[in-house]
Amino acid sequence: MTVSSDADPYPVRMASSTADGSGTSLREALLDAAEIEVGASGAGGASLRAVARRARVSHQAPAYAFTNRRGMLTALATRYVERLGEHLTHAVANASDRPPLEQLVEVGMAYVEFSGANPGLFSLTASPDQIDIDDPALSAAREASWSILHDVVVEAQREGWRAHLPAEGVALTCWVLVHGSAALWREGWLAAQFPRAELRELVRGVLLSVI
Amino acid sequence: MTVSSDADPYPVRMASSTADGSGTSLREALLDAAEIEVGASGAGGASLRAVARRARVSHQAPAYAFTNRRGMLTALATRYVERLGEHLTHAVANASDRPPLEQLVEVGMAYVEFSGANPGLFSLTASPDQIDIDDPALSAAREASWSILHDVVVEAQREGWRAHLPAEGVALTCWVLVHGSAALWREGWLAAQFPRAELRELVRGVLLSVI
DNA sequence: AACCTCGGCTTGACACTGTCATTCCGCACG
DNA sequence: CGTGCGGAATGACAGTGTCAAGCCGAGGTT
Repeated sequence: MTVSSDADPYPVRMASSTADGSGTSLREALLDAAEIEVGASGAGGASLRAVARRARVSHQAPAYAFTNRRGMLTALATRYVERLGEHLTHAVANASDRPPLEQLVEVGMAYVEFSGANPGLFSLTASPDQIDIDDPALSAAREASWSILHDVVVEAQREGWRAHLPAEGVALTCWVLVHGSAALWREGWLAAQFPRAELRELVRGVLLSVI
Repeated sequence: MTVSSDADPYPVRMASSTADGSGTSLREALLDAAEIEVGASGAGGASLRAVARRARVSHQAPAYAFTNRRGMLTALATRYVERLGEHLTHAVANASDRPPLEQLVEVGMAYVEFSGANPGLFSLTASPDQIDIDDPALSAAREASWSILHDVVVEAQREGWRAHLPAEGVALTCWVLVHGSAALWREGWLAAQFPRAELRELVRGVLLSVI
C-alpha cells in the first residue's frame, strides 16, 4: 500500500546554504509538495507526513523547517497571497489602456478567477484555525495585494468616480464584493439559488450593479 | 492529564426513543458538546473523541450518530445556519416598523453580528473540506436564510429601490456584501488596513455606500 | 592533521485521532 | 420465556503532530 518495498529512502539532498540560486531550498520544495497535497485533499488534508513523503524527506523535516504544521500552512497561505498579488498586478497591466473603472472590474475578476483556480489554497487562507492570521509575512502579502486594488480605486476616483468618498472605504467595498463572491461560491451558498451561473458572470453582475 | 482516575464512565443514558420531549436526543447533546469544542479549539479542533468525552459517552458514539466526523461537523454547521436564519428573522421583526431599506441594513448587521458572535461555527461553515456542502439539510437551511434576505429586498423594491433590477441579483449583492465583510474580518484581512474599526461600523459603512 | 562545534536533517518514541469490526445490553415482540 | 434487534460500548489498527535524542558532514581552531 505504501511505497514499493524500500528503495533508497532519501535519494537526494542539496547543499543547504541556499546562497546560490541553483534550486529553491528545502522550504520551497516542501511548499510545492504541500500545495499539491492541499490541492488533492483540501485545506485540512495536507499532513506534515504526507508532505514529507511527497518531498522524499524524513517525516520530521517539514516540522523542522516550519516549526509547526501551522507554520507550514501559514507559509503556504502566504505564498498563495503573494501570487494572488502578482496575478492582480498582471490583470492591471493587461488593462492599462482601458478606463479605470474597467480596470477595476478586471482586477475583481482576476481575484475571483485566481481563487477559483486554487480552491484549496483559497480555503486554507480562509481557515483561521489552521494558519496564523497574524503572521508578519502573511500580513505583508495581504497589504501588497490590497494596495494594488487601492491604487486602481484611486485612479478611478481621479476620473470622478465616487470622488467624494474616502478611497479606503471604496476599496474596501470592492474588496468585500469580490472576496464575498469567491467565498460564497466556494462554500456552496450559490449552488441552489444560481445553479447554472458561472462564477465569472456572477461576479461581473455583482460588480457592475454596484459600480 | 486526562479525567480524574475513573469514576463511573457513562453516568446517564436516557431512553433513545426520542418520542417525548423530555430532553433532546443524543444527537442534540453531541452537537452541544461539539459546539463548545469548536468554540474552544476552532473549527478543526473538534475531534470525535473530545466531543464524546464532553458528552460522557463512548468514543464511538458520535461517529455512530453521525456516521462520520464529517457528518458531525456538517450537522453542526447546519444547526448554525438554521439559528442564523432565526436570528435574521428576529432582526426583521424588530425593524418591521421602519422603512424597508433600513430593514435591509438591519438584516445585514444581524448577519455580521451573528457570525462575529460565533466565529468558530462561521469558520466551520466556510470549510468545504471539513463539511459536506451538498448536504440536503444544510442546503435547506441556507435557502431558508436566503429567502429572508430575499423577501426584505423584494419589499424594498416595492418601494422603488432598484425596482428595475431582478430581485435575485440585488439580494445576491447584499448577501455578498455582508458575507464578504464577515469573512474578511474573520480571516484577518482587515486588521492592518482598519485596525481600530469595529466590525459593526465597518459593515454599516459598506452597506450604506452601496445602498 | 586531529579535534571540536554546530546547523540541518533523521530516527525513535508517545499520546491522540478516525474508523472498522466486534461485543454488549435493554427492550419490544413471538 | 426465548429471541431478535437496534443503540451504544469496546477493542484494535494505521496515521498524525510533536517532543527528544542521535547522526553527520562542512567549517573553523589549534
